[in-house]
Amino acid sequence: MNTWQSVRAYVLDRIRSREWPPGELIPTEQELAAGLGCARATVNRALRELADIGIIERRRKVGTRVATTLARRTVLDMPAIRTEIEDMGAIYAYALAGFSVEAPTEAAAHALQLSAGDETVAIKAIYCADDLPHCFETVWLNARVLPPLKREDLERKSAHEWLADRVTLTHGHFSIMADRAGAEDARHLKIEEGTPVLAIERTNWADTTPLSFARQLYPPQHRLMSGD
Amino acid sequence: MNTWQSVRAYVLDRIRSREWPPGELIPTEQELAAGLGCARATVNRALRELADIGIIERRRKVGTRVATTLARRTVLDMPAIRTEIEDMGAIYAYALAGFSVEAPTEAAAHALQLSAGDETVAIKAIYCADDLPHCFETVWLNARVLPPLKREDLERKSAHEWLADRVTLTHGHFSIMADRAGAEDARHLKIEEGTPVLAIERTNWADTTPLSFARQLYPPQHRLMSGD
DNA sequence: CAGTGGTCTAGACCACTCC
DNA sequence: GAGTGGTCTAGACCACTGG
Repeated sequence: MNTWQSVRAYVLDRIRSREWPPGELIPTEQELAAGLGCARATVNRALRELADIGIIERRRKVGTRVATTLARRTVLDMPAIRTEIEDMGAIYAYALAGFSVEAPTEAAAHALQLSAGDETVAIKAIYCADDLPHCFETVWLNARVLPPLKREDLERKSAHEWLADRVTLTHGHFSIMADRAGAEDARHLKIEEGTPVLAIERTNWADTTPLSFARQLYPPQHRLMSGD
Repeated sequence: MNTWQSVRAYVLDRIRSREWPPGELIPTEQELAAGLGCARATVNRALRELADIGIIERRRKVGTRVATTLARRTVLDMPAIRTEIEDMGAIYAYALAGFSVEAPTEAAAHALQLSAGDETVAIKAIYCADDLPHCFETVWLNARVLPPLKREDLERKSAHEWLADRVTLTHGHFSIMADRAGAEDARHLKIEEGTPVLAIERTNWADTTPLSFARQLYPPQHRLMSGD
């Protein structure tokens, strides 16, 4: 069989065995297709997949080279928190912990492209998995461009779910860092103040407008995993 | 023009405008191809890209549905540290901080599939960007399956570079977490003990054998970024 | 200018899965 | 069984880029 997967396996094999060492040009698509007895499109599909994850580098006119660096691109799954908890087989629980109209923090203002005088809705919430704190989140919504919402709207479902019911987000941006739990963070996560926490900040966009900025804090044992 | 990118843009547009709301079936590939006047393969390519990042969900016989969750898959770039520093426009510096043959830690033994009695080579190194500590790393090498190495081999280049010169790694696995800097970590990163640090653990494999396990610690201001 | 990858086409067959 | 996506083919033209 000459599936694109088998072509990919063939190429990976040559690379692993160092028959095609790092930095070296590998045969052209035409040569591979002829050698393997399949269509060039099939070879192209296989090589494109490998180029996507950084195993090889392709340039027109030059050819395809085995990547020299250890750099790799991996796919990182960023599930909705509800999904994340339910996929663990745990019971999902959500509780609203704060709701106020206020000036954004500096980071939130920057992410939402607002000036200091603008107003945002700041929403705090705690997510639990089997009654254990899983994530403490603060969401700032861009009040200018979103329909009005009341505290009651968020008693049962999260700000993200409320948002997803009303608009379709087109893209986002993440930033992952380590931080020290503040007093409020520690109280909600039931950990000691000053404990290291994993912080994920996400900005959600619809077209050219940033709609929400979320800062999610995870307790120390939390791990973000990915493989390739 | 009917490029696959234009088909993707067309579909994204319908989703953003909620003409095709979340959870809804969108037209079949055949219908889209006929409607847009292009080949089904072109539509397939466009829809596959969208499915890859979680915008739509596809199932045979059923059709293609607009994803309902906020879940997204994003591509995370995990560059080699040298590349990461040089891409910032900073001067890369590497210094070996420790070299010993010893029993692996529990995490390292697990990642390398070794038992407690096995030996590993443990290598500690500090990477600097413009003379500022950028990353403190400990690498455990699976001594059983790797060519012997001496301390001198690592005076000028990192364990990863040494490894890449000898074998071709096929895949890896990451785990990202927040941790508290220990005394040794703090000394090398020039921060206070107990400061939160971002920890990235990576296992590197060649085929079915884990070859190395690395634990990289980054100072608090470090951010891992990704967008979609 | 020529060589390489990037893409499109029209048609075909297969794989999965709901009915 | 029938409808949908998944893939392969053979051929074609285009886009980029090195010489």
